[in-house]
Amino acid sequence: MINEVRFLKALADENRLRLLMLLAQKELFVCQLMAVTGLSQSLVSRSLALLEREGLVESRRQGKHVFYSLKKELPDLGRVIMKNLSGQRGKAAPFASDRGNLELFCKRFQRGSACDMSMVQEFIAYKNQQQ
Amino acid sequence: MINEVRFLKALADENRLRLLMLLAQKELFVCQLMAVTGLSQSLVSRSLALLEREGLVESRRQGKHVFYSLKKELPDLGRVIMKNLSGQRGKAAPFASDRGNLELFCKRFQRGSACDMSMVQEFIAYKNQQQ
DNA sequence: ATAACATATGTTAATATGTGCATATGATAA
DNA sequence: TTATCATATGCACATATTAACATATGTTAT
Repeated sequence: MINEVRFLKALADENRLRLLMLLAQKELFVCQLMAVTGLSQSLVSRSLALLEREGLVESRRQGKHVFYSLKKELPDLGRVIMKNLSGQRGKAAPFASDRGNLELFCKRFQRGSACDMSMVQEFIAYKNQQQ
Repeated sequence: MINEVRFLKALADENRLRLLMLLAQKELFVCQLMAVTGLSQSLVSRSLALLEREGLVESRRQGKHVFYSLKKELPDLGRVIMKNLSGQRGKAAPFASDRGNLELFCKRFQRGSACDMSMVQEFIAYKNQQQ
């Protein structure tokens, strides 16, 4: 399969796009992505691994945690697509609410770099209870 | 599924990309696309139908034939992707040889708008024989 | 060393996608 | 009307993708 197709396939999934759009905001832990999106641990981990293989994100360990971020040197194709999605499109569902939840999460747990599973659980429960 | 994902999925396929890149050159009949790409009739037809549903191509009948072309008012996302692919990328496999075959086909059968299945068969046989 | 925690991955099941074959449809020609 | 041609589509099947559950791995704390 040609590279461009593999690359486009990586982007052609709602969950992976949500993760990418969040990472376009800032570097994030896996557990933060779980809390904000409500996706399962294995799904988030696998999705990030796939995006990393395709050169869309990069990762670095920090103790027990792993930080993921949008790759600095995105392939041209990725750059133009992300730019396009970040425009008007980024202000609508599901990206807008993800971004809102990210802000909320950061406010609620300000102790900087920490992130544990109890926080994830608590935040997801809190969100469910809201609506 | 959100629109952008459906749209990206439509593009995330080698055969559909090949058809799109050919249509970026000029308006073409289904049978011309068959001859140039070597893809089956049903595959070409189905692929074009899918691309049309996603707003990437448009069609018009002309007698027994159907002309397909890149949609004039491509969604922004489609425009930036096609532009990107048409650059350096368009000069490599499999797009380059498709374009070469398109030129060859047009030279070989200059009688303008005609295109019948015997021409398709003849051209495919001719290509196979070449290498 | 052991335990606890965050992340990754093997396995599996459900669903979606790609594609051929046969057939239907729509158009022209005889 | 009937035959013929170009294209579209129903059906079927192989393959690919998504995503959960259980388990492994790598890291820190005790």
